[in-house]
Amino acid sequence: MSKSKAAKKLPLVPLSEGEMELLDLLWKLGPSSLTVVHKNYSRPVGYTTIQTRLNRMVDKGVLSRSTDYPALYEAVVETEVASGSFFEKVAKICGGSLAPLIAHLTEKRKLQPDEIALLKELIAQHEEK
Amino acid sequence: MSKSKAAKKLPLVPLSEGEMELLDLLWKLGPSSLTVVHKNYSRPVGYTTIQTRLNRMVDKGVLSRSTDYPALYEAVVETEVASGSFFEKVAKICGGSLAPLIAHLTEKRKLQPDEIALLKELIAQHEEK
DNA sequence: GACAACTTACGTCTCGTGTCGTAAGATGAC
DNA sequence: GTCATCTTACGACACGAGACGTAAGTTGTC
Repeated sequence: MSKSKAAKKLPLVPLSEGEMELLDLLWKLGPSSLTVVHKNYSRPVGYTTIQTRLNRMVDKGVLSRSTDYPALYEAVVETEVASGSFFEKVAKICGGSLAPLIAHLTEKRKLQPDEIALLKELIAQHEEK
Repeated sequence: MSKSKAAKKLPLVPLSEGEMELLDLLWKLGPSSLTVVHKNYSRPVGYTTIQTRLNRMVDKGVLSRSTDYPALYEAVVETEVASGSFFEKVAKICGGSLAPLIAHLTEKRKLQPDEIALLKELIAQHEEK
């Protein structure tokens, strides 16, 4: 009942790491054909592998596919939404404290200027309250 | 050849989310029997389910099992090591920027005083360089 | 119109993980 | 010593996800 058209609702499908990776790539590339996604994928895998994965994501509703001939795939979920469902898990696992996570991440990579700015802002906000 | 005793080396096995959860529980509980872990698990699942998962983790080398009768399971990897392998994935997925992740996590939960202190320290360190 | 090249549709395999059931072994109380 | 009970060993099943192969369909170019 009421299956309607399953508009642009986000069923909050849990995405696997691999799917997040593909989604991330689509965000960077913008609407792209299978060939483009395949060529830009981080690791050499078969063309049809990417095809299968992309199509399954379309079925899940996180990607859309145009009707053009070389069909264009595009992310239909916002960055925050998708990453949110993923980050939820991270948060859950981190449980008590974010410190280890943040320390680890910042240790591996140098912080970008904008990241530092963001962190400062966050700190400022929390200190106000 | 040279399988020796497989000392306390960490093969850096990739842990699933569920395994991280169990590992986290073991860190909190300390060496515990299957029954204890089962009772403290976040969700009601079969006794043998926990048994299987715990044993598979022992096989992977992230947990050890004592020879006591009600065998005691214990985490043999350090917090940073295990969370590190997990956080690696997070970092990879976040790819370009940590900003979304940090913003999301801090939005959901209030930062703890020690976390703020850590962040300040990190910022200070990065600004020195 | 014919053909090579690119696209798409489907089906299949294999693994890791989560979930249990059942049977056999160890203990402790009576 | 016997039995109920707690533990452990092992096997089974279902699923999602990753990875491909192959066959059929679409296009553009001689």
